Amino acid sequence: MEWQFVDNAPIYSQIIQQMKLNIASGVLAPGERLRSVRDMAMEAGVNPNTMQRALAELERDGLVYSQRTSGRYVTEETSMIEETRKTIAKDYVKSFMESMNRLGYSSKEIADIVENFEGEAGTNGNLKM
Amino acid sequence: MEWQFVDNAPIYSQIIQQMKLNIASGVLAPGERLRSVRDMAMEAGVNPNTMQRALAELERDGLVYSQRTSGRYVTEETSMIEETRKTIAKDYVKSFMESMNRLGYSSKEIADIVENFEGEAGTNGNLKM
Amino acid sequence: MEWQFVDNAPIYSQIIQQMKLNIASGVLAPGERLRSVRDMAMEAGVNPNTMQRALAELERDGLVYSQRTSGRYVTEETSMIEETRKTIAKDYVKSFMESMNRLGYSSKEIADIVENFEGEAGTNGNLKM
Amino acid sequence: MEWQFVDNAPIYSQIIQQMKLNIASGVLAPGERLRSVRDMAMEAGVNPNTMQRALAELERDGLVYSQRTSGRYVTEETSMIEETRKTIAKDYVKSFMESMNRLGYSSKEIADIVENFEGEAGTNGNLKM
DNA sequence: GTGGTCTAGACCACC
DNA sequence: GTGGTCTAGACCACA
Repeated sequence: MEWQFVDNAPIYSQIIQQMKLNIASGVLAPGERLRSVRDMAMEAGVNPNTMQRALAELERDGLVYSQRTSGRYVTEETSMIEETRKTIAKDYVKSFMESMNRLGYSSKEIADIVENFEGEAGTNGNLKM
Repeated sequence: MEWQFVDNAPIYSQIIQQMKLNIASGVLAPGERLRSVRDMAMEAGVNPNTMQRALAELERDGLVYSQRTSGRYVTEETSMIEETRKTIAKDYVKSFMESMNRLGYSSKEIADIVENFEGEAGTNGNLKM
Repeated sequence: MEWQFVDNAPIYSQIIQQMKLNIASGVLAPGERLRSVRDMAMEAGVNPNTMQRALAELERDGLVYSQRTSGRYVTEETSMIEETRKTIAKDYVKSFMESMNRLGYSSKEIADIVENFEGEAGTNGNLKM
Repeated sequence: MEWQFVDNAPIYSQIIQQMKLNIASGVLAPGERLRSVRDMAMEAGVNPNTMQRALAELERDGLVYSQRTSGRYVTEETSMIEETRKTIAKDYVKSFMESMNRLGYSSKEIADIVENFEGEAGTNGNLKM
């Protein structure tokens, strides 16, 4: 797992965000065992307590669960994962629409642009706007 | 003008980005006179040289022009502004689509979601996804 | 017999309490032979002297009696057992009522709640209060 | 505020429990300002971080809220307080009923006893059981 | 001053 | 080894 922290936002909260994203997108599969707190902390270059705090919060949210002696696991309740996925997507959409609106694009125009978006193909140069 | 700088990225490039955005969105109107480099630098809390470098690059791009004696102005070539607006929008769209794809949403699904997006109205809580 | 010791309170008094409870609730039947002091001490993880002291006090109270050669037995006087049962229950009730009163429940309200208590059935979630 | 910790249970969780009780019973009034984390920690003889953790959890539960610079306050939403009160009471009732059942008292008998409970008056000696 | 975050390092229970 | 808790002490933003 790749870790990348910026400024301002608390590290533990960035960890939560990134793990949520990885779980929601399936990078971390349901039921998959996570590495130990200490390992992940070392990997991310943070204090084990910070990682522990983030994982505890994810556990409270139901996205991971821990088994006393064997480690932590991604939840197997796919409904919970699906909900997380939707929540993240909603945030993306909202933020995107606001940015586009600020640029003067109407919701109708945005819909057209998105509809005709052709992804990476053609170096994205032929996107009609 | 509000300034806000985040992480690692060079300050001057963040300044460029924000000014481009303000010009593209009309916060800075075509032909509008910019404040002096010194003033803007103070306002942004950066070194005047940094602000100077950013403005020079914007000038090279044609988004602002300077008149030796009276100061700097936002370009009046609306086609150039429009192009900037499209470029920024393209980046937004590309980044948005990639994020959504990463979350497992197909382009078709994204188009549906965007089409039915209703903005802030209704607390956005009932956005169907 | 399960042993469980908590905080500050002297171990021997906790032993007395638990044995009284077991006798009052019939876990230890009237006339039942108790295991040896040494065995019980080992089982409870306490010093034999501590267990001995507890048993001596129970004997003084009349809840157990010893026969020189064959060991200790739970009393067969059911009236004594019944009295112990009542005493423990009184303590429970008193402590319960005080806690509820402290929470602002009147004796009348408490009576209502207890009357309508339905135990574990229905996950106890719909207990009206 | 009086603090009292026993063994086994984590201190932060005991703090939470005691504060919940104090809020539910009105010892800490709605809207009342709490002492600073550092003060309460010193008062309770625990590390400020431990107290901080307990308060953060109470805040997540909505029983207290914090204002960045001025301190923490008991929630003013009495409905939330009332709910907490009911939850604690339910636990009391459940635990009480189980203990009494274990002693061989039927629910009917318990109801009778509670109904005729006369509180502290008369040294509680005349409680009919 | 307030709350909030982070680190470093310790100890515990469990198996 | 695992997760969980606790302490001690530091730093930050806010106003």
